[in-house]
Amino acid sequence: MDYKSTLNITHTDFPMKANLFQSELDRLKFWDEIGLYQKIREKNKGKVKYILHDGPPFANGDIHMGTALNKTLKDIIVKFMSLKGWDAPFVPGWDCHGMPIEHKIVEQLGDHIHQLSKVEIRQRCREYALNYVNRHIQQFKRLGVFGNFDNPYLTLSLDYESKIVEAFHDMLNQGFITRGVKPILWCTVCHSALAEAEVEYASHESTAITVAFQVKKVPPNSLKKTPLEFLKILIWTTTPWTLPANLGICLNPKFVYVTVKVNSNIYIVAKSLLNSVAQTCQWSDYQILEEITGSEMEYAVCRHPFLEKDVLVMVGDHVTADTGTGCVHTAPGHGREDFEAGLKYHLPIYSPVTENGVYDSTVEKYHGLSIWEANEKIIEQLRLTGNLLFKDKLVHSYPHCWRCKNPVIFRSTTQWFIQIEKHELRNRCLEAIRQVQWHPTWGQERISNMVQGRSDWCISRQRTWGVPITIIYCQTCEQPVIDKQLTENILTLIKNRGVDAWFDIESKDLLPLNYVHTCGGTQFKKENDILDVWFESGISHLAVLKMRSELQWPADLYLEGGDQYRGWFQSSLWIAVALMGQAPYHSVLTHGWVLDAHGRAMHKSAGNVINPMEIVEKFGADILRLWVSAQDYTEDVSFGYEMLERISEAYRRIRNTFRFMMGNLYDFEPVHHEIKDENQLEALDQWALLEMGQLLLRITEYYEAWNFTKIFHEIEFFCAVQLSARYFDILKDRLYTFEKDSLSRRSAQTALYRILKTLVIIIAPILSFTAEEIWGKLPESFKMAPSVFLTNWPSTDSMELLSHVVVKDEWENLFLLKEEISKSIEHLRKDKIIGSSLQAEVFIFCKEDQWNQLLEKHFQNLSSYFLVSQVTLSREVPPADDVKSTLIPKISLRVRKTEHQKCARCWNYFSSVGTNLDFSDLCDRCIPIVQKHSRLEK
RNA sequence: GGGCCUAUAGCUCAGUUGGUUAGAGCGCACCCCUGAUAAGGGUGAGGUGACUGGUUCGACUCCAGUUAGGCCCA
Repeated sequence: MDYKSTLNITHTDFPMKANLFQSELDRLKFWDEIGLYQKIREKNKGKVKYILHDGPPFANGDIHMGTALNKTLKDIIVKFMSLKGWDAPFVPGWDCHGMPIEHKIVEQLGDHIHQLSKVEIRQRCREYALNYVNRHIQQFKRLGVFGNFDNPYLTLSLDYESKIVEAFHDMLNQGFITRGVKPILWCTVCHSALAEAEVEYASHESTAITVAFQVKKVPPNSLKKTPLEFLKILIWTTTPWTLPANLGICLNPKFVYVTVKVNSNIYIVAKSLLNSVAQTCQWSDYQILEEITGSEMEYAVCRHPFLEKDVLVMVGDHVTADTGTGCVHTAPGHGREDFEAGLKYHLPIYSPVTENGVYDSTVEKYHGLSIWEANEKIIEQLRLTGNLLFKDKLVHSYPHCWRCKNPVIFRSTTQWFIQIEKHELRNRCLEAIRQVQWHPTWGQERISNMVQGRSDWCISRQRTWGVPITIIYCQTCEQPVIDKQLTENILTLIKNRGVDAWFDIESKDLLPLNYVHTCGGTQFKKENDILDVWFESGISHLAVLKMRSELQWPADLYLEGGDQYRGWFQSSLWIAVALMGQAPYHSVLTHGWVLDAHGRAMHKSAGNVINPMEIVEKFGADILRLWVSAQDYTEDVSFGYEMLERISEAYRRIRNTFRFMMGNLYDFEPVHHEIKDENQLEALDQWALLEMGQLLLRITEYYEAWNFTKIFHEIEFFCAVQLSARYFDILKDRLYTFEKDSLSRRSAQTALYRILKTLVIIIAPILSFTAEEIWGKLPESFKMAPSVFLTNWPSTDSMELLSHVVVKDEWENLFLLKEEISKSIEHLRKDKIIGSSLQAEVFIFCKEDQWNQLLEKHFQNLSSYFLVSQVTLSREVPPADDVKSTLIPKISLRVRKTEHQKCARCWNYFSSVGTNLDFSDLCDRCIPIVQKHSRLEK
C-alpha cells in the first residue's frame, strides 16, 4: 500500500530554479509600481537621519565592475540602515562636466565645430552627459540599487552650477583663490592648452646635448680638494630651446657625485653615471678628485652657459640615475618637476615663449625666433662658449597634439589656484582629517601624506564644457575686478539663467553703470577658463547635503574606491575646511579595485574586462550582489568565473533552505498554530531558535561594522550546516510523518516560521531580489507589509528566555557525538551492510556522569537526533574487540545493523513494525495516523 | 623612483596579546538516500602559511629585504 498520501509532504510554488534574470525584472516592476523608495522614506520619516553621500561617477560610458561594487556596497548599507529604522535617504549623483565628454563631442563634430558657438557646443555636451546619466540610472536600478533616481543630483543642473559659482566667489573673497603661473602642455600650432588625455605619444627626433655650467660658488666646507675656477656641472637635455629659461640645476640629495679632472677641466657628475658620461663625451683619460653628496651641493651657484645670469643648484628626489649626468637642467616655466622645484626654491616661473612658440623680448638674443629654429642656434652658441661637450640625435617617445599631430611643449600660462597655505588651510585640513573615522584605518595616513605633500591646487582649465570662472578683468591693468556689486550681479545672472549665460553676456552688462577700475581703466573682458571638475564635485556637500531638506551636513559616510583619496575625498575636504571649518564627513570607507581572476587590473588592451551587466544577464543581479558581499572589499577584489560558480552554489543552497521552510509551512496559520510560549516548544526547536537569535545578533553587528564577508559566511554556514545538515534532516520525520496538527509538528513549524521570517529580512540588504521574491510568496497572514523592505529589523525578544532554557554546550556535544556515530556507520556502509543510517543501531558505552546525564536527558530523542534505528546506553565497559574507537575519549561506540523491520510509511526501523496484524508493515506510531486518515477518506 | 596597501588549502574567508596536530564553508573524490530531487545526507583527500634572512626557547603572527600584484603620484 502507498502511504505517501497520508504524509505531510512539502508544498510550495517558490521554485528551486531561480531564473533570476527574468524574475528580477518582475521585482523591479513591483518596486516601481508600489513606489517603494518613497514608501521607505515615509515609513522612516522623523527617525534619526543617516546620510551616505553618493560620490558622483562620471557620466560617460557604461558602468564597470568598480561602479557596480561601489553602488552595491552603498546600497547594502543604506538598505540595512533603513530596515534598522534610520531615515537613510540615498540621493545618487553624477559628474557631468569635463574634458572626456568635450573631447568626444569635438571628435564627433570634426571641422563642423568652427561653425558652432560655445553655447551650442555646450548643448551637445549636455545632451551627451544626460544620455549617459539615464543609462547609468537604468543599470544601477537593474543591480537592485534603491535611491532617489527621479531626482538625482547633477553637476550640470542650474542649482548645482550656481552653487559652484557661489562657492568659487566665497573662496575668492576670502583670499583662498589667486592667480599664478604654471607650465601646462601647449600646442604652438593650435595655440591651445592640452590636457594629458589630449596628447598622443609618438616617435620624435630630438637633439640631445651635454652642457657645462661653470660653478661660481659652493656651500662652505662642501668641496675641499677641488679647485673651483675650473669646476663645471654637467647637465644633459633633449630640449636645448629651454636653456634660455634655465634658472637652476637639480641634483638628487641622496646620490654621490664626483668631481672629475679631464684635461684642464673639472666636471661634476653622478658617480653612478660617470662611466656612461665618460664614454659619451669620449674622455680618454680622467681622474676622480673628490666625492660629495647631492645635498651637500644644495645652494651652490653656477653661471648660465651663454646668458648673463646666475643659476641655483637645488636638490630633488625626482632626479634619477638612468640617463644623463645625474644633474638636471631646470627651467621652472617649462616642465612639471622644474615647476615644483622652482616653487620650492622660490624661483620665478619664467617662461619666455609666446603662444605661437617664439621667444619674447626678455630673450634678446633670440627674440621673435621660433623655439624649433632656436635649437640649432643655441647649440652653436654653446659650442662657441666652449660649454657643449657632446651632441647627438635621439629618437624617443614625445607628446604630440591629438588634433594637429605636431609636437607639444610645456609652457607657463596664467592659472587660478587655491592656495593651500592660505589662512592655515593645510594645517586645518590635517586637523580635520584627525576628526574623521577612516576605514580601513590606514586611510588616515594615506590622505594625511597627500595633504601634507601637495602643492597649490590649480583649478582653471582652458576648456569649454564646465562651469566658467566668473571673473572680469580690466583690460588696462589686466587685474581681476574685485567689486561687491559685480559679484552679486554675477551670482544673480547664474542663478536665473544658468552658467551658459556667462558665454553670451558682455562684461559691461555685469559691471555697475560707467564703472571705472581703480587703475582708471574703462575697458573690461571676461575670463575664458572653466573650473576643474574636481572643484565641482568637491562642493557636492554644499550643493546637495546642505540644500536638500531630506539630507543634512555633514554626511555620516563617504564610500568610494581608494583612488578618491587623491580625488573626491580631498577636493571635498579642502573646500569644506575652507568654507565650513570642518570635514564634510564623519566617516570615510574605501574599497579596493576590481581585478580579474589572476589579480590583474582590468584593461581593454588586456582583453580581461568584465561587464557587470553581462553578469546580471547570465547569472542575475543577486549573484553579483552576493559576490560583492563575499569579498573583503577593503582590499582589491578578484572577479573570475570559478568564484562566480562558488557564489552560485552558495546562492542555491540559501535558496533551497528557504524553499524547504516554505514548503513545510503550507498548512501553517500563525494565528492558530504558532506556539507562543517558548517553553512549550520541543528542545530541538528551542535550540534552532536560539541559534537563529544568536546569528541575528552577530549579523546585526557585522552590518554595523560594514563587514559583509562575515555575513556571507555566517549565512552560508547557517543554511548548509546548522539548518540543512543538522536541523532539517532531523526535522523531516516530525514534519512529514507526525500527525498534521500534533503539537510536535506545530512546534517544528513555529520554529521554521520564525526562522524564515528572520532570515528573509537579514538577507534582504544583500539578496534583495530573492528576499523580495520570498516575501511575495509568503501567505498574507505571515506578514505586515507588502515589501520586505517595509518591515522592521527582527527583534531579539525571545532570546533571553531561550538562552536560559537551551544549553548550547549540550547541543554541541550531541552533534559531536552524532559525528562520531556517523563515522562508525560509514564503515558499515562501506562494507555494504547498510545503506541508510536509519538501518543502524547504536550502543553507547560511557562511564562519565556528565555525559550520561546529558544522554539520559535527551534519551527519548537520541535515535531521531542521530538518525538511527535505536540507541542503547550502557555504563559498562564494552568488550574491547567489538568497539569502534572515537575522538571523544570517555565514550565508546558500537554500531550494527538493526534487526527491526522498516515501517512502510515513516521508513523508520522500529521494533513495533510487524506486531499489528492489521497493519503488518507499519510501526505503532503510524498506525493511528493511517487509521484516522482512512476514516476521513470514507 | 615616492606614498599607501595586499600575499593562509582549487575558490571565498577565519585565525584571540607570538605557544600543542593552522580552521570553516564551497568545490573535488568516494559512498548513501530517492518523501527538499537539475535537491538532501555521510566520509575523506587537499596547506614548504609568496620567497629569503633576522629577533625568540618557540614565528602564519614581530623586524628587514626580495618577488608578484593594486591604487595614487612622479
